[in-house]
Amino acid sequence: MAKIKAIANGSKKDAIVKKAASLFRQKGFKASSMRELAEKVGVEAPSLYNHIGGKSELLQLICFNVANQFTQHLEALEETPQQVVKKLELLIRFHIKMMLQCYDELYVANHEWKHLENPYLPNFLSQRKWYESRMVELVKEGIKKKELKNIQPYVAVLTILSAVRGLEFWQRHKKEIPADVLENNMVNQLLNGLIK
Amino acid sequence: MAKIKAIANGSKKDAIVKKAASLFRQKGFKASSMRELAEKVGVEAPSLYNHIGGKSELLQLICFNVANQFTQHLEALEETPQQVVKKLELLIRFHIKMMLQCYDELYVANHEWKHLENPYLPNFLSQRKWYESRMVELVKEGIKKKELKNIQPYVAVLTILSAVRGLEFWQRHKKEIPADVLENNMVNQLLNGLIK
DNA sequence: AAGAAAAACTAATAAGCGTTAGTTTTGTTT
DNA sequence: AAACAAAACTAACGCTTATTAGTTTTTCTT
Repeated sequence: MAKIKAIANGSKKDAIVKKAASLFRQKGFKASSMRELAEKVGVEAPSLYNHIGGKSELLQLICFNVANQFTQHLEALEETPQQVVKKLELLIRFHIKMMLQCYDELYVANHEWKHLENPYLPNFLSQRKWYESRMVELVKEGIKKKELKNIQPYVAVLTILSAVRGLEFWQRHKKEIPADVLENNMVNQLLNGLIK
Repeated sequence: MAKIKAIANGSKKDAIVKKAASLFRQKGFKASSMRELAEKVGVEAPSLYNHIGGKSELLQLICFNVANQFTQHLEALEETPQQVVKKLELLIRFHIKMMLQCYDELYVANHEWKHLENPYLPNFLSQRKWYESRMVELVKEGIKKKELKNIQPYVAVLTILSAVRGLEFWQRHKKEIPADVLENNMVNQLLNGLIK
């Protein structure tokens, strides 16, 4: 019947993964069926297996692609010779940018990683843990250098990560609140606070 | 075989709902089977249907019990004659308290509401929307009264709600960071900011 | 144009799902 | 003790699932 269209700058496999991310976000991984995915792709379900290994591989590709992008960004950021506060600002802005560019993938990585199989699940979790712990070190450095208040570093990291993660909700209000306004408000609130 | 033990101050049905919340949190709603739930309860799967209507009813009970508690708390809070900043502080502390008292239920309500059926899904969403909009009004009031900076109210609400929602992650670190330390740090960061 | 490889199809399988029917056991009331 | 209700059980149904096997069509290469 129909044929799978390769995505711009990508293989047919990439096109399937992209559709999978969209489907998994809408319905959740377990509630998404390969038949449903096939329909979105415009093909019968078994035809997908000419391009991909299986359902679980799709989830792996989505989750680790996201995780690797964040890991890379943080590694690069650590190398730069900037103030801690500036680094935190850039980090927040990167999260917002990612949320704009690959909302589906980010959402799936954040919500559906539970359904990764071994050894991917523990690998994913340890990558997240690494990211967290690097941020904690960053905040500790900021406290040491008197850039930041003397707060619990882990609580600060938790708050920042949770807040940027919650940007999912903002997708609905994209039109009312432009990205740059959001960025500036969020950076200000998290770093400068809310009280006058 | 075994019998279902009623929970303290609750029916057998309540006991099943509690176990369901724990299971749904660990595995997700769709990935949880009634046979698995039955095993946790200590009974064969069909026996559950002597006490509950079905799988979807369990999700409804969990989600709306949580939603109603938050709704009630906010309604009561609005009546009190306090400063806006104080109200926001109490709101954050309430979220932390809830996270301690009913982690499973809160997690399920936050992550699995997608799988609610009609008309429960739209009802749940509108209840959440109401909560959000009341908070926005609260922040607007705070800005008007010069208690808060002149930020986008919705962004502030988004940030607060996301941050408290992210308390899920903190469950793992409960022992290292006591609840009251977390509360104070979080309130301070969200309201006063991070920068010295 | 011929042959090969890629990618679509149809049909089918085995497993797991929520749930129902019907029966037996348990516990309570008279 | 007899009768009744509550709650457990076994067996099974109908449906959906991811995936495989085998076949046909399409596309690319020579």
